[in-house]
Amino acid sequence: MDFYDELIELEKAMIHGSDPLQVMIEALLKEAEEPLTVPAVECGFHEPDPVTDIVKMLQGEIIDQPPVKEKKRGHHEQDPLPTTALEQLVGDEAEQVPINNEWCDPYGPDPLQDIVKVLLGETVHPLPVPQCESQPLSSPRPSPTGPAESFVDLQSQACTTHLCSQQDLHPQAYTAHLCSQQDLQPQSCTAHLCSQQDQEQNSNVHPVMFPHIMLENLIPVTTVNGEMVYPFPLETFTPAFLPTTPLLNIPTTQRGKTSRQQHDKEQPYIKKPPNAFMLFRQEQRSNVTAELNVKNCALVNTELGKRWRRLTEQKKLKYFIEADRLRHHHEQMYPEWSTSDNYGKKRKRVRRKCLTPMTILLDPTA
DNA sequence: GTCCCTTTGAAGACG
DNA sequence: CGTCTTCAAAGGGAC
Repeated sequence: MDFYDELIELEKAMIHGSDPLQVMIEALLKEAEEPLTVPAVECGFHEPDPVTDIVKMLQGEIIDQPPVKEKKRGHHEQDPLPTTALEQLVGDEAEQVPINNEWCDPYGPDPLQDIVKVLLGETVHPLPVPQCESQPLSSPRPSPTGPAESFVDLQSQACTTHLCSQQDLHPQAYTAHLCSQQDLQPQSCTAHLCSQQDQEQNSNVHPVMFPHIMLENLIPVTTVNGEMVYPFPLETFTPAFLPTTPLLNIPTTQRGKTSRQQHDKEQPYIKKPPNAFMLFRQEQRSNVTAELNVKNCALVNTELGKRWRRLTEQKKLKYFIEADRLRHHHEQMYPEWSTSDNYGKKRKRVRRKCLTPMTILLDPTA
């Protein structure tokens, strides 16, 4: 099931009153039966989760910047790191945008919204406490006061596989909630619970939210209460947003036999991660194609560009966040890669100006 | 078979 | 530092 199929299924579910979360879970389980395109051990999950950093920024915390990556040919390194567009955007939104149901997602509930609500102390889906059949944590921590109080007691339910569905809560939000109580990174926290669950329930069933994870293939990052804590791949957070084509690929223009390819044969072609607009385009292209009833990509992209510019900064935010996450993921997977590595691997071409009567009038030689 | 078109954003190159 | 160039996607059309 590809990205667009998932969207269609989710929309159908919402139209027919089904639980979208359950649909997502079923899709993930189905996806788990298919072979992985990216091995879990290569997913760069030892780094802090960028979503967590974004939430911290929303709260006004100072984020520890990762070490500056030494670029191969770059000469613009500065210390400290310059503020990125995303950071500026998030910073602005944090001051101006109230947290409400429509926040930053024009197409439906956003998991990040739940995370922000949790950390800002708002109540998220205050559903009845699920009845947990399993054992409490071996060394339970006292429940902190503040934001997490709107949630059910962690100790009574931390080891079940169905917490998220029972609470009608997105996995991200639930993970953030647990992490706020356990002082862990989301990846570590959730995988920790997975390992606990395996031990306590003596079950081989991994949580429905992480069908890709095989703990025996992971490297523990730390220990909590004497137990190994495992990371898990970033990609399991929002699989629907992953590129539809693998990052490691041969582009269309590289598929013929050329001398350049012979030279590049030893160096696998690593594609650039998509930017925010590319994610938006990927999501909306089929809609626009259907609406305009054209398949001409140039026309479709022109329309997508117009729609992108009409989007509010709030609605663009989720695309910037996802692009930032994918870029971060890409950096972990290919730390030595630079955008300039791909320079010249597509045919160099002269960018032509759009010939309109005005441009011709201004520059007849164009 | 290969390249162009068309869009935005990120990042490197360059003066 | 500001500007320019390249590349991410994608599929019809031109050559």
